[in-house]
Amino acid sequence: MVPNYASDAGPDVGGAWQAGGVGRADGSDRRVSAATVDDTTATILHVDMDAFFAAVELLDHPEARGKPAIVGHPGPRSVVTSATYEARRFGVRSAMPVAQALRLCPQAIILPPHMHKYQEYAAKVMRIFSEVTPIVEPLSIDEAFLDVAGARRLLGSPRHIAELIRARVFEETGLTCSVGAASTKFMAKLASGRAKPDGLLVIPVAETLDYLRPLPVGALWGVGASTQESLARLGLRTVADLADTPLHVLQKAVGDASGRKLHELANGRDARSVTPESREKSVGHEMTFEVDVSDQDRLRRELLRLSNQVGARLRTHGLVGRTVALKLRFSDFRTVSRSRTLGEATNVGRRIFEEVWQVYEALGLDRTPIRLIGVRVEQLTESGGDRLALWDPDEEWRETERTLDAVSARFGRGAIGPASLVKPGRDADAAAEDGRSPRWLSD
DNA sequence: TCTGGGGTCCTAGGACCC
DNA sequence: TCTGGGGTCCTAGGACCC
Repeated sequence: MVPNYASDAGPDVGGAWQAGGVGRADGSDRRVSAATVDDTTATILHVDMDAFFAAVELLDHPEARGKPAIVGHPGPRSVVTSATYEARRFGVRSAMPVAQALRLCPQAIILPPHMHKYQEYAAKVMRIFSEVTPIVEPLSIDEAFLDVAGARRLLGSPRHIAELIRARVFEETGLTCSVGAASTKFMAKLASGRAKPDGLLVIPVAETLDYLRPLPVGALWGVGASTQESLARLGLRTVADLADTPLHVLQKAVGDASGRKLHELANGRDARSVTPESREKSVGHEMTFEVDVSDQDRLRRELLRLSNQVGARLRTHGLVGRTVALKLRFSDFRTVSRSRTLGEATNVGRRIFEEVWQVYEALGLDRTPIRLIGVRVEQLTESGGDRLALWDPDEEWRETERTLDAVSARFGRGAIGPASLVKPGRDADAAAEDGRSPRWLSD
């Protein structure tokens, strides 16, 4: 049996924001867990914003509220970044090509993304979390794990803390979130997913297996289409199937590490703790061309731009990296990567560019059309040097200009020039969002 | 239907060292 | 002499997540 603790109205909090009518479209049915559930062991919360990017956009586009809306870059190759629940009802999903989404839902409103706005809202909600407990582990821009075991004496039960968070997030941002509470990270995340949208679900430790076992294997963290297929070949379709399969059989099918993890999760075990600090392990940028590119100058310019972006980000984070990686995707979607480990770590765009360009040339691709190029720097350590207080996009572009001069000197004058910095077909707003100085756009 | 951009983690093979 | 094993680093590719 699968218990369902999601029930009707929350009795103790939220009257004010509920009356605001901004939650569900009709202002009703805010789902919260029943007060009778034993939540004393459910001290890990997973908080996940509902349709985050789309929800932020709707704050500025009230006319789109209650209608299917999609956030995605304009352009022929764009995919759905986020979709409102109204759009999801038509089958629209994240990562789906926008063209396909529009076939499913022709009346959908397309909204271009504004990353800086999402970052601002994300910072607001993360601040709320950190005022509840210092043990906050962000998982992505719009979700985090919270360990609230130590906050119980001050703030009450996990369920109560979760309601507190939901109320504050809504009051202070106008956005709704869903919260899962459980005794492990994985179960908390599972719970928040089941509570969506705008809900709260507590899964007490005693109910863990009842909850898990009937679910399809795809519900487990780390089981995607490919793993699902491998498991299906063994006749393993539910979490219960996995839980009852000997470890070594699973490991043979999906590898040592994945097998072990799956077996643990399927049996309701997840020893990972909520760990606040974690340093980024790599920094990269990549871009897909609107039309495949075979022009060497164009590719060189884009690699230089990406290298400088990566270098600038490393510097603002006070990091240097020792491995530089180039990524290419061809017209047939085949993807290759080449990396090179340097003798010394760097965060200089020029240096990164020199490596990736050498690596690119070594591939001897001649004029093979390229769909995507990317630059990534790995093996990061702290630079120890002065850390830039602020990232200055103008400075980044001055550096690009300086480097272009140097490159022109080496590869021949006129091959590249400032005017060619501008990617055709982009408008001023989109370019400005990339941190690009608008003065380039008149060329 | 024709596939983004930001990442993390795992595997496997080869080099190299002891 | 013609054959071991462990550890670490590097590289390429792939699965997965949001």
